[in-house]
Amino acid sequence: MAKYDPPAVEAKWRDRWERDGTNRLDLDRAERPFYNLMMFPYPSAEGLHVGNVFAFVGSDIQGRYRRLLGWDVFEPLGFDAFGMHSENFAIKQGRHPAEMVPRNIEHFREDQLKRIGLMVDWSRQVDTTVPEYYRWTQWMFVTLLRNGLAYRARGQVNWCPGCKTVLAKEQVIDDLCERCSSRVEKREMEQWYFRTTAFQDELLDELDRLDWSERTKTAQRQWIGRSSGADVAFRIEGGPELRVFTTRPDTLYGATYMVVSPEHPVLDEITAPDRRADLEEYRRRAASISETDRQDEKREKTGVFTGAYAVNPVNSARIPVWAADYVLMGYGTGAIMAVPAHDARDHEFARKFDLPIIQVVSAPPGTPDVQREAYPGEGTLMNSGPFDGLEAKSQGIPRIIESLAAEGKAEPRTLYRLRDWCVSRQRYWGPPIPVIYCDKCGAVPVPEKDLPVLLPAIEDFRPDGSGHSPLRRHAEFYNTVCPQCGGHATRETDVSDNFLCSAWYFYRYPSTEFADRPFDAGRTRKWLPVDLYVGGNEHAVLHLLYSRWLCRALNRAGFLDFAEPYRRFVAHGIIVKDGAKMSKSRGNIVNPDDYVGAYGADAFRVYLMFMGSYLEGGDFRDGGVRAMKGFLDRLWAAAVPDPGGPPAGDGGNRRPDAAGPLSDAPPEGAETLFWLHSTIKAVGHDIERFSYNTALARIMELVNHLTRNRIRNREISGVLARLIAPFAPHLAEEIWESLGNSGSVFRSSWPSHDEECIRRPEVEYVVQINGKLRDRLKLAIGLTPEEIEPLVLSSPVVLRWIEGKELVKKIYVPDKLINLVVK
RNA sequence: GCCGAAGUGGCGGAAUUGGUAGACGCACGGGUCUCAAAAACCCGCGAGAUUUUCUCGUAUCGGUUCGAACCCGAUCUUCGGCACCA
Repeated sequence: MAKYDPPAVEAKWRDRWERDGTNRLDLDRAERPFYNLMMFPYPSAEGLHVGNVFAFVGSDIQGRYRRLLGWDVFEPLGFDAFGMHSENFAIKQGRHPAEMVPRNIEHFREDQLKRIGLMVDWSRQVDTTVPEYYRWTQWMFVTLLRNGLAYRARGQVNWCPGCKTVLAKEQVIDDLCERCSSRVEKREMEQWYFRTTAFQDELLDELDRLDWSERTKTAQRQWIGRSSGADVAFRIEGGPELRVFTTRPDTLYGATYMVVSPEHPVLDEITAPDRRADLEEYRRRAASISETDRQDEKREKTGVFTGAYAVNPVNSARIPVWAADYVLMGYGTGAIMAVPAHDARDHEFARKFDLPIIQVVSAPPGTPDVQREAYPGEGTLMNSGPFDGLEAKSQGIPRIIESLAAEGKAEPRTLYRLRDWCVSRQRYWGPPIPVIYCDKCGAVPVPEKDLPVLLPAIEDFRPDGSGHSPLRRHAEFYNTVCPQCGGHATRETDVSDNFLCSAWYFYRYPSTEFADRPFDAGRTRKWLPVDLYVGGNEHAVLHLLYSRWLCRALNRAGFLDFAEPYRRFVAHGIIVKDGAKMSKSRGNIVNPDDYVGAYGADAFRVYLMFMGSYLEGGDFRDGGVRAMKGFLDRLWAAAVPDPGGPPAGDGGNRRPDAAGPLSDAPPEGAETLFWLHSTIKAVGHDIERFSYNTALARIMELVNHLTRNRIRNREISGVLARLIAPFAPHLAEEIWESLGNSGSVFRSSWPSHDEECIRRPEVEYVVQINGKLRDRLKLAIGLTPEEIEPLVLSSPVVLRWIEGKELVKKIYVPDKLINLVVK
């Protein structure tokens, strides 16, 4: 055996795993299935990002650990290769995505992913761009359409001028395109939508029961954005009824004016002739203000009086109707009742235009007067006629709705922020939407037997901003015949959003060999839902929401017998470099290949997991990887039978007794047994709670103990190999083999620990006087307070502190601490 | 503005339930070895002081407790989500 040589060891085991099919799994024979899923990457031309490696390794550790615990772990990986990320890059490089993507995938898999030692079963790779896959993506579309969950509609859409396509609301971040950061424009267009709102309540309510990272659930809750309240009808004098949505029907008596959005059509009807000119001027100005500026809440409130008056249904008060752009046409009814006493926005508006402010909810003493500041909090109703004295929110809301509902003037209503998913993309690099338009038959889904609708190989694939996909320019694709009547028809030329490809990919992995169905029923029953899903939180309202929705849709349509795709989701953190976000412009991108090449994949893996919290993210520092190589060197030296000579260039200065033979006797010595068994226990526990940095710290402590005491023992080496195996799989295999074991260490089992060895006969008690540490005493465990007291009181240090003072209280924490309170 | 998470040495970060603050590692300092350097190994490493020991110390201020990084209240800062959403 030679010294630890990562390139040789890692190459050896890469080949061995491949040759022996170590990572392959017979899905049908597996007895304890565990589906360990990681979010699949898009194969960028830049290569694997260190953030990908961080994410994958953390997931792989779970898979490998579970395998050592005896589970049949299925750990697949694939490539999310359709979509604008790939296409935009191809455009920039002046290349064709169809030519680029397969090469990128090859490079990702062969040169990068296989190098980092993931326990991936590559025989089940999924590539979303091959017809064998997107055939079923199109099948999803058709199935949704047949089940009334997809529809085509004209409406306001988000248009990215950079990517020259529409986007879903989820893909617009602060008015910018999430892909290219162009400012997104509003356009009126006809597009395909998926009815995500059909399951909004279930998607929201089920979150409470999901074993997911809390921050992910919070993000999804806020995105769905349910708010309950009521619609209330106000009669306009000499005009129609105007309905408003409010979450605070309890404050109806405080409604002193109404506001309608400038776009609201009712304005044409109700505006007084002498106010018309002002209104039109205001509407023109409002229309010219960009969406962003309009939603900037720091902007001063503006508005015009319409000359109309409405009647407050609770007290028949006559209140003016204003038009103002702080009310949005797209939410609720586009009109509100304004309660300046209890809503900050209404308050600001009322102050500016000198409208009355009437308090209807009592505020606690010390709250500023409502004439000065709105009070949105709890309280009892006042100035509210028969409802005075009711607790506003809990009693006032239901009672006031009830009383108005009797006259048909109010009804409970719940609003959502969630919008249906706009899935059309006027782009090339995606699965064509499988629909045919016929003058006679309308929009006809492509029959299943005709799927896939192949994405034609065209050279001019660049988007042109015409509002149509580049496919539209190709008559041989565009023109077709109607599958129903056989008459002339045209194809839908838009492709579907890449998030549809990724909304179902995890059903495909266990069923890759079935060409005639998207997923096999038996396989799916056995392997799904996914047991553990690890990924980035940036997909909280994108992929994770879409895939939950699609799961529900497939469940509703009878294709799945479960409605939630992931049993458990864990969001990993983001890694930064030297405290700053990694970016090309900063020039601080970490290229994994450099570190894997210099120190080995195992050292790189171990460093990524050690540098910080996996769940919170960490800070990448250059020196760290080298330090972890040093740790692996020490572990190697402590564990293998013949750790080999000193490193090259060493002048023979190695301590001669550092590497004696391994002892074959059982491990001995209370101290060593304690370290051994407490480490086994702690490492397992830490892996389970994703606390990889502390798990590694524990292994380091054990190695330090062994090295310091020159302990070299075969059984302990076997434990070390298995403890480090999830983190540094190649090294673990090599150690395991060196100990004379045949076969992979991952065919062995996680070491068990003996509680007896962890319980020490003596324990160091902390002696505190008035809560301050004054002394430590080594005492036998399990002593009673009565037995301890004389021992403590005989300590000279303790005596000095309590001398001449009165002992008023004694606190005992068994086997841990004594606190004497003196006066 | 609302919701969520966080703030600990020179640095990355530990601290299961309120019970020894700073595990583990980096950097740094000293030493062994060497002609020398690197590597390896050993020792030290929160601050201060009147240095066998004591005082202070987990963003700031206050509280609860025998005892607080941890619980409570207020404030500041950072990050993430939502945001004129009625």
